[in-house]
Amino acid sequence: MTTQTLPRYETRKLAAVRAAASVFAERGFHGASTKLIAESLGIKQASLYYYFKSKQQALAEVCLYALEDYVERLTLIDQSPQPFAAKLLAVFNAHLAAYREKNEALKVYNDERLYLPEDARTEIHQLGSGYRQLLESMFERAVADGDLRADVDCHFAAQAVIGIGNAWGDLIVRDASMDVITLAQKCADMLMHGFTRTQPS
Amino acid sequence: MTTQTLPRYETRKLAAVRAAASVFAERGFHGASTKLIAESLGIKQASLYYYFKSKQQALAEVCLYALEDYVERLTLIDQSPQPFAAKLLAVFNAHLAAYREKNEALKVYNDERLYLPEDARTEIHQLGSGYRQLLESMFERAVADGDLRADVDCHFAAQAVIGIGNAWGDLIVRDASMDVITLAQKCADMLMHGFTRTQPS
DNA sequence: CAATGATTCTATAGGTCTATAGAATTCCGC
DNA sequence: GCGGAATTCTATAGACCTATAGAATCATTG
Repeated sequence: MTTQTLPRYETRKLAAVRAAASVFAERGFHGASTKLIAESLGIKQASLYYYFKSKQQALAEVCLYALEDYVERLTLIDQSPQPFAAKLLAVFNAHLAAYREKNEALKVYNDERLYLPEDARTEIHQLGSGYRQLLESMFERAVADGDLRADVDCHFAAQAVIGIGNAWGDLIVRDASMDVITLAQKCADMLMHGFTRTQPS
Repeated sequence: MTTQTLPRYETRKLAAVRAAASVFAERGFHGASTKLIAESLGIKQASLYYYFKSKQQALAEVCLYALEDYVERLTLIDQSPQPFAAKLLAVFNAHLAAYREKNEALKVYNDERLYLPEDARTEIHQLGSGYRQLLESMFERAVADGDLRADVDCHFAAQAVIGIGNAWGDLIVRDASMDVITLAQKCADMLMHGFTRTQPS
């Protein structure tokens, strides 16, 4: 069986991507050195080039790692038969949980993706755009169904969800004590009802 | 009069801070070189050290430049006799307008401040904290006055305002066509009333 | 127009970084 | 334990970067 060699490589490669994510997250793409990434993997600097063709490719792989499953999970939520309010809550839960799980890679995706080489940049940009568009269509359907006010700007709303999710994602990375579940509830509640005293009908 | 020499230096220094902001914003602190900053000023790399003791000090000055007037403007809004809803709108207007005016410096403050040297870091961190606390106290007063629901988490709310403002701030930088005024209205409306169909009483 | 201080210049030390080349080592089925 | 493939190593080229030192230029004032 040749199936022994592949898992070994892939395990190590995944560790390399995670190490790169960690170092990029802490010092930024340009501030990070391949030496540091290699050391955090326990190998020498040049050996890293066995796994990555270049430093920029390492960045691209970190970003892809951050986004994998991301669109899929949103699709699942979108297609589930819950009412909109529950879906929105699930979106925040998924978004914040992802930050808990892959906080370093997501931070890198958010902050460093503009340093990607052109080709990887467009590929990854499309993943991110897909996420936003899916979210936007969720809002549009909710408006059409009468779950939301008719005058809601769905593009604005989708962008706001992402913005709020990212803002809190950044914060919970530094404050491990925050409870993701209640935080997601507050976010969803804020977007649904706002802060005023009005009670939902 | 010796008053001729000072304005000259200060004009040039301000230009240096702006040039640093521009280059830091485009390439990040570590990705930016003093050579590029100097060139965008029209001088040679080493001449930059006439205005900055070090690259890190340049970063600190960019961050301070981004935040100057920031807390003051919020204080003015806070003390004005408007109802809370109008204040919140004014906060978003001020926040987004600041991004239009000093977008590069604010981007640098948001993304690169963690690379500040320790002493500047704490000083600038306090400015930012002051802004959040002032916002938080605005919310607390609104809750006490009955303008907002009693169960609003004011810490959460203040953080959300900043997060939303920054998220949109980043976006309007790349899309010059966005109208800051209507955007601010949408943000304020979202936070006050949410997206559901319920009409305010 | 000479003196003085402000501003910018050239040159460079000293360090770090990415990426390549090829040697050395480790792993694993047989 | 042998042989070939996989993995890691050493060494280094070549580039770039920050910061300092001291010379040169510019502007202003008397």
